[in-house]
Amino acid sequence: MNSNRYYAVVDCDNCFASCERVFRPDLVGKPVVVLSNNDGCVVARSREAKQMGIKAGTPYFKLAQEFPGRKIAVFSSNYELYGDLTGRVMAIICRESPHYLRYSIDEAFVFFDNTDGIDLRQWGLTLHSHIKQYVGMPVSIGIAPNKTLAKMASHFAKHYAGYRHCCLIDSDTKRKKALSLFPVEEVWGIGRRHAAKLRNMNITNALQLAEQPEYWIKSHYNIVMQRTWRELNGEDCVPDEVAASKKSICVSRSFPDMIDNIEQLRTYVSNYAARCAEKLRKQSTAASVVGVFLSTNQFRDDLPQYGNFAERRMLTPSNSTITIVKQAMECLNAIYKPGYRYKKAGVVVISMEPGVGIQTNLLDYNPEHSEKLRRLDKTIDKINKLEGSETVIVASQQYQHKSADGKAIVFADAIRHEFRSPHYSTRWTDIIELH
DNA sequence: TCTGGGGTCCTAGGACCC
DNA sequence: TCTGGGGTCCTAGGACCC
Repeated sequence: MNSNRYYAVVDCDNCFASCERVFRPDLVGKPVVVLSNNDGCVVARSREAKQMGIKAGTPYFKLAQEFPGRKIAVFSSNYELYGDLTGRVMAIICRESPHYLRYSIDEAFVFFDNTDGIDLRQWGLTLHSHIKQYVGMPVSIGIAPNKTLAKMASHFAKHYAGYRHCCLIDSDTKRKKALSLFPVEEVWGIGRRHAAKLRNMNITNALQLAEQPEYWIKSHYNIVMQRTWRELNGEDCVPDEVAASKKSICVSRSFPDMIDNIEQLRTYVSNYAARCAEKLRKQSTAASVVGVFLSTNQFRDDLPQYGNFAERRMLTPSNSTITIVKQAMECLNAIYKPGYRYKKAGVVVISMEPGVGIQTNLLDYNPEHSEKLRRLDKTIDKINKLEGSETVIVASQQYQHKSADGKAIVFADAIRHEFRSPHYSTRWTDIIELH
């Protein structure tokens, strides 16, 4: 372990719950949970909520049953807020790091190719205090000669106050000590299945795993596990992820209610397809295959179940909202069966190519039309960015029908979010006023 | 009444080709 | 009685991550 290359993991503590607390300091020290889309189940918990025994994935309706009389602050997800605050965290990391890669919404890797003259622990302590000061987000920082050990170090930074939010593993002694205290299921790259198998063989901490002979790992597991094993032993071998554009994009949601008519399904699926097209344009790619899946409510044993998937291949790859929505509608028509009550649908786009200089097909080539669509999408994106998403949509994204008393009801892509906090930092109307 | 969403990589087996 | 062998591509399923 005398490597000169080091990695730091910077991880927001209980990210979504912490975001909610930034503008609600009265909730510091209290149990806070954040719910998934449609207020379905718990996806994030503050430390206090975890200590109470609230499990990730607990359906919201069970919360009151399982914790009667307990005060729990509940929030619907507010991705606009989380995206903005974590973006600010990333901006500070970027400013104070030689080279970094955002790994997820709440996490980044920092790469040190040469640590000569750098006091790594001091660097981490400073970064932590800056993020706390400028954004109000608590983070944990783990630093080690490879990513697996850095992730482990960040756990220690998070759970032991003595580290003051930054844990550095820079010697074999520290590495082994940490491994021996670290449950095997917490190791990065070891999921539920592998952990259960290891526990059955009486391997319960990371040190026991690291001390198995390599041939044993190879014979019982795969190459991924072998890399993890090597990293636990101090080698640096998990490849750096390149920030490549996505190979597939998927937008899917459960509906707030069950749906039994195709008109309403069209509205939802159009919205998901339009989101896919936007995402494609954002990363400058185009897709040649559009797919749609549809399913009934799998939790309702008492109802007939049905699910299906269909896809369409286009002659020319596209990222135009109109084209993608049109393809998705054809897929939906192909799999929709009347007589079922549907609960979930999704749109996926695959087989992507760079969006500029798209390979056109001789049979499908209509440069004038393509250029029109391209300009249209560009304009729509611009307006929606300025005026708020979904200011301009295609007609099928909205569904109008008459209620019993003859009033017109306009139905768009509804998501339940009963407990959503304001968009404090991204909308003028939601800005906090001080008196 | 109410049960999330979006990705990646690896492997084994089948189809197909020469 | 006795099956060729080697390569590629695609797909489905499993496992993992956040």
